[in-house]
Amino acid sequence: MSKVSFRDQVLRVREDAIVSSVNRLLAEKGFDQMTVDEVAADVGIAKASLYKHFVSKEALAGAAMQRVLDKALAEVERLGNDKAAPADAQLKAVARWAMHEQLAGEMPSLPTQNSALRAALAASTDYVDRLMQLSERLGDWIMAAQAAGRIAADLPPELVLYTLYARACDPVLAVLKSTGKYSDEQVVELVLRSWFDGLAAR
Amino acid sequence: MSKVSFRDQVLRVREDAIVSSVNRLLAEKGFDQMTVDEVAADVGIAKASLYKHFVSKEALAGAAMQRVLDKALAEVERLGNDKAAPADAQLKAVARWAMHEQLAGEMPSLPTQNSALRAALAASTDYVDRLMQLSERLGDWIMAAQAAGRIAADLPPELVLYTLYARACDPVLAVLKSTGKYSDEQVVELVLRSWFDGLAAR
DNA sequence: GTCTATAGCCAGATAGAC
DNA sequence: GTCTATCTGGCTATAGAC
Repeated sequence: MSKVSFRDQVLRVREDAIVSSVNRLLAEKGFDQMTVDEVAADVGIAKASLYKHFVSKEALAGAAMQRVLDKALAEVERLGNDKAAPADAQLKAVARWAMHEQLAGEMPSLPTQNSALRAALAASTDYVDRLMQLSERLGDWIMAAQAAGRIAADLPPELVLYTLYARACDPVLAVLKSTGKYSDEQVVELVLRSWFDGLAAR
Repeated sequence: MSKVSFRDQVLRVREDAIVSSVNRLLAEKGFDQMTVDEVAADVGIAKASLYKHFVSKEALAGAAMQRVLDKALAEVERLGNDKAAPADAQLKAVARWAMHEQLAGEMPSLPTQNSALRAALAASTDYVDRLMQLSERLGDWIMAAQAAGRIAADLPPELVLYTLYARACDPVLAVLKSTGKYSDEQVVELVLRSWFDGLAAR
């Protein structure tokens, strides 16, 4: 009994290492440019062994995307514990977290137009469930912020939600950082401010 | 003499048709998912014939990207003729134009992380020159809008420029449109407003 | 479950006739 | 310059020994 459990744990640790590699490579090069050979080399095992854990390249990416959503849900949960914080502060906080994840090379870009990966993700109930759960939690905050007069009430909540997701993968972060003029914190705060307050002078 | 000129013109028309196909396919599927076979089939010529006009897939994409910049420069030129318009209105107008181009399937997404294409583009002086020229024109408008108190003066002009480029390829447009709740005009105006005025209630 | 070796496929690019 | 046919390399996925 304990032997089996131990083996399972070893297995889980290995699969976690695989997913971490996939996550980083996905963030760095995207799904198409990432090769399974690279993943295997990065993890330090043979390619055939990878296919014992995940049935396809899409499944590899799917596991990584799923873990990203888990992390996001955990972060939302953590932030939600502060009942006193206003909803718009919560939204800013989660956006800040996501942007720092991206700058740290931990945020795979959205599979906006890849058919194979999109289809695989849409077919994964685990993935879709998590995405819906996250969207619901964020949607609650958005509507609360509108009710409190902190976000313009005539903006569709979905617009706010989609722009939040988009900020998590915003290429502007990397471009701004590549100028070398700003620290990671400054980059995040600049984009966060332009997202929330806009460009117009107040 | 006139014969040669006529032949040149036929050649130009054909190459223009090729670039149009590439542009649309690039917007639809992105560089990696687009295949040269598809382009050939779409244009209606053999693949080998394509390679008589363009030396590589990267060159194909480069020609399309270059034409996009030419169109943008023409649009900026056109808008610039209205000397009376305030600079922030010009910026909104060019953003509006770019977003409509995207919704019409005419705007290839930026090669954010593709190495082969990025390298080819960076090596093309024609492309880089156009991009710099466009950025200069837009940069002038941005600084003018800041001087006029229409854009927050403490935002780095480069941030405004990069977010403008990012809006031209913003995936939020397609997602909002896919809900079926908004017309193209409404989608554009919503994103434009959130870009310029932000989410926060005023 | 891990490995080496390889099958099978697909896409970019080219050869060579016309 | 256009075509058909082909080469070439790289990638996903698997076979089969241990």
